[in-house]
Amino acid sequence: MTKTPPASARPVDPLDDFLCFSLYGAGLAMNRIYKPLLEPFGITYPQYLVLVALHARDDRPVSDLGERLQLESNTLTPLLKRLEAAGLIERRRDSRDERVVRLSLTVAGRDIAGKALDCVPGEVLEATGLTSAELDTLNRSVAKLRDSLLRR
Amino acid sequence: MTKTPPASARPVDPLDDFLCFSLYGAGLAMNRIYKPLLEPFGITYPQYLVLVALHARDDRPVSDLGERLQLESNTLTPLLKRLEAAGLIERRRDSRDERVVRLSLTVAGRDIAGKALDCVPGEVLEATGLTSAELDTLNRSVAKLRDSLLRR
DNA sequence: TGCGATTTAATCGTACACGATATATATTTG
DNA sequence: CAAATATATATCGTGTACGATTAAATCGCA
Repeated sequence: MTKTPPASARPVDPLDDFLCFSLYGAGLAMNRIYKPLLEPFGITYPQYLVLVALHARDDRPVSDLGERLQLESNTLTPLLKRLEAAGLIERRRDSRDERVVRLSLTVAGRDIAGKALDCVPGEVLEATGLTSAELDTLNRSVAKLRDSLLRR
Repeated sequence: MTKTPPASARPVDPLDDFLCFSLYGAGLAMNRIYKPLLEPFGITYPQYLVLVALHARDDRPVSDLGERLQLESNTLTPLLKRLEAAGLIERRRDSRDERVVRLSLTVAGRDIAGKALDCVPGEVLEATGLTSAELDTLNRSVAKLRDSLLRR
């Protein structure tokens, strides 16, 4: 008979073996990095994503943006209304198909998007402590995982 | 004068180069995988994390759990109250320090945690489309990133 | 042509996250 | 010992996420 090893007297916490848990924590941590960086622009992280997406391609339907961000109208509509109220985007019904709402950046929105893109990504890269190459590799792995999960 | 190349007439969407964006999307996708797996147990993903954490180490203060999950009382208190209302955990003031609320699993909570741990992680692994070794490697990278970000 | 099916947003209710603040208890210190 | 300070939760307001449903416009096809 041997003494119970104290370190394994209780089941080992499996959380550290869960990829979902590291992803969850990394997402929370990333959000905390972004918050003070975006605060000067008066936008949240999901709002930043919307501005970046519209900066790349303007005059898009809500459904297009939703496909890009993997979000639906129940999430996007209130978010987009806040961006509109802040004067950063415009929402207009498509005259050819009145079901569709087309989104475009205002001048102020384009300005914010440009300024944010000038400084924020660099500061985030710095916060990750990774080289650009390391970040790129990890990005590809995580994107591949995301796509696998979405395919289910 | 040359024609503007159509493919680069507009700025390339930088979202795909953002690690934050793949992490964000992977987090959303992971949550969507978990939702139907946890639905039979009547719990959400953060609630599942709490049960797993308590399954590994019971009778913990809220602050301990918060440190483990990187969440504070403003998030945890309502979540814990819901778990208590569902009969899965107990919340008791520590008699030696009345500021502290200690958390423990009920029998029902331990049962749910055990049953979920029996089947959910395997189904999630399957959904990732990764081998255990690949998942482990990615998990380490993401956890390292998370810790780097938290250290700021 | 007309009418049921489909598509697109919006709405509603619930559950996280989190900054700011409040409350109660414990500790420190003068 | 009492007042000041620190600590542990809780509360409140705002902003995502998302399932379920609704409303309006369009499409498809008899």
